[in-house]
Amino acid sequence: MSSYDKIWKVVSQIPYGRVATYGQIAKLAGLEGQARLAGYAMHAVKPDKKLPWHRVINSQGRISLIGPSAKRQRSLLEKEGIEFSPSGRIALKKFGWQKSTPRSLR
DNA sequence: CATATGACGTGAC
DNA sequence: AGTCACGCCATAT
Repeated sequence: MSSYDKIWKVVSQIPYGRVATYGQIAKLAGLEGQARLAGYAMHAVKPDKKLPWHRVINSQGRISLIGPSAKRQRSLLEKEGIEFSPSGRIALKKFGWQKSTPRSLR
């Protein structure tokens, strides 16, 4: 099992309407401190894999892609009810994936 | 086997 | 808020 598999496994667990950061993914996959790998793994995702790759963003609450792909990801997220600030950022406090369900959202 | 690369994170300035 | 440097290391070539 490659590191990518571990990462993908975690990504597949991100619930609808929530987002997770690369660092968070890496940590949950047992690869703490290797956020880059999480990102690289996303880049290597096969289109036919059923994976919510769009729910993974960087620690600043922004999409790490640029160009048309970024637009695609953004629309996918908005379709799930995730909001973007005028500066194109997502409020992780609100939409971040927390294992311990935050009372404020529940 | 040696290097380069990268959908990142964090801290310093 | 933006830039720079550095750490991290599995894959790719």
